[in-house]
Amino acid sequence: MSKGITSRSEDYSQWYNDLVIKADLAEYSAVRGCMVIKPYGYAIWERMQAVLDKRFKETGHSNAYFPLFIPKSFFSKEASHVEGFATECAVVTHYRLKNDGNGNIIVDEDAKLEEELIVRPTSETIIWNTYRGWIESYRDLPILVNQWANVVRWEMRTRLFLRTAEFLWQEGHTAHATSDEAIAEAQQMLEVYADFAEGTLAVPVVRGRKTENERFAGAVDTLCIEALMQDGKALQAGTSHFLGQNFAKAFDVKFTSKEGKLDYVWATSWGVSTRLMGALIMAHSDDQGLVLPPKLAPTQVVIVPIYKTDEEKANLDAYVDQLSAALKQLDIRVKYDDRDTQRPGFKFAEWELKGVPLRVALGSRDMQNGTVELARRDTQTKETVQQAGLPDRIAALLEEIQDNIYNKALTFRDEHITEVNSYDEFKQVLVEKGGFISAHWDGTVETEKRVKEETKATIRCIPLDSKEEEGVCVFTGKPSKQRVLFAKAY
RNA sequence: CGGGGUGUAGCGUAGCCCGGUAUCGCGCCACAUUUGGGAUGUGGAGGUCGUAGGUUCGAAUCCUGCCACCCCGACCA
Repeated sequence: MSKGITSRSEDYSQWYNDLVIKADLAEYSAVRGCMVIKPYGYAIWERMQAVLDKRFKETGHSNAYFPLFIPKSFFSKEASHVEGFATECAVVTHYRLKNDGNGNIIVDEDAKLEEELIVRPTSETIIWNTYRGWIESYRDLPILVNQWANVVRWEMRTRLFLRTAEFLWQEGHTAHATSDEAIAEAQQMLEVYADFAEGTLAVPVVRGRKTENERFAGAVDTLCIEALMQDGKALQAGTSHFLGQNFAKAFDVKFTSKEGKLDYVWATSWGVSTRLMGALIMAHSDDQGLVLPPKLAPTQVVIVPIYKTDEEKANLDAYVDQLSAALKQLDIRVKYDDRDTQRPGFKFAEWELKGVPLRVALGSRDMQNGTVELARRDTQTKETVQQAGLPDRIAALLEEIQDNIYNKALTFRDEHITEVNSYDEFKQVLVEKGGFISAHWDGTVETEKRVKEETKATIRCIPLDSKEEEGVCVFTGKPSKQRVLFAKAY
């Protein structure tokens, strides 16, 4: 491993790539556009899964699993859905290979599938086809199911974690007896996501609603959380859709109500993906590497021993055993890095690169003085403290670090929401400052598309807390009742 | 699919114009000295120069085809 990573200010993309690879999170694989998530990166993803999964269970959901392959005909049943995904699907056409006689393995043309199978880009269709058989009465509702899975979207251009041909995610798919209940579910899950992003990932998000143009293919309403990255670009971090009766109608899923009336069921779907890894990285990291918020970090505290002789090491071991046990009592995830193949300085740099929130270093000098050295990843500061009362001190410090990381990101985000009132101002802010631009918009798809063509900025969302305000569209001058957030986005 | 570029050790590269079997750094292995911020020294291992063909006594180098990857567009919930 070579020293250091590219500076953020020099070349943001290069910095991001360097960081992902050198922090041992992921790398590109032999398959175009596909990513290998390495053990350290996967450990972080597992932490995300654990926290989210707990919340899903707490809100009444269960996990299930549906097939990877979806018959092609399922897709065409919901018109806007097929249109939204058709251009990026992997298709299975054959089920067998053969030897061509010259030692080459080729596709056996005799083994052509009668109906092609689509590798799922999302599972609404196969799930709603399944739900038809599960639902007859209002007594069968609601169905509150989530699945952890991989999906494939054949993107032209990929970036580690942010846009890969295959990615990991969770997708919730719920069925309800009433429209109101489904809408409440979509809102509830958006709040679960927002709370997770802010409380666990320490990434502040804007809760909002997508415009018609940016809406999920097949949805009536798409809610989203939008985060801001350190280069001033926005990142959609999660979506929650109210699907109305669109999929129920497409897959003929009806139920008999309490009143004995036959009606189509109401649906939602919601998902977050390994893209959150990208959000996490780009929201907090610096030129020394990853910065992980303590609530998420697989390892919250790393202990590095400094010693010359075996006796010294044994002495340190005895103390670290005690300290580790005390920290584990407080549910702190601690790692003792006593590898004898690397020197302390190397370990310091390595754990900083990997974003461990807090480092404890101790050697014989400390043992004599009854102290340890504490080094914070977020502020890059060090202090020597007494061993007495250390576990509680560390617990408090981890909370302080969590808050500090969040507040830093929040300050940055808030400083990068700029209100503009003219198109010239809009373009100037976009180029010179970046971030979210809060501006009036006339509400038409056409205006939105023209702004995108001219500036590459899109409407990220109509914030849910946006207040009514009379104004005029910065592009057309037509009347507008509220501001929306524009930004360049990943 | 358009426009540009690059393929040489695990990674990053020099050599290519002007043909003679490959340079340097990081990493890796061994030993020694080291260990409170990415150690140092000495020795060592590792290469069908993307691939197929052509020219030549001789090709990483010149010519042709192919392949792969990267960047800029188009595309992207």
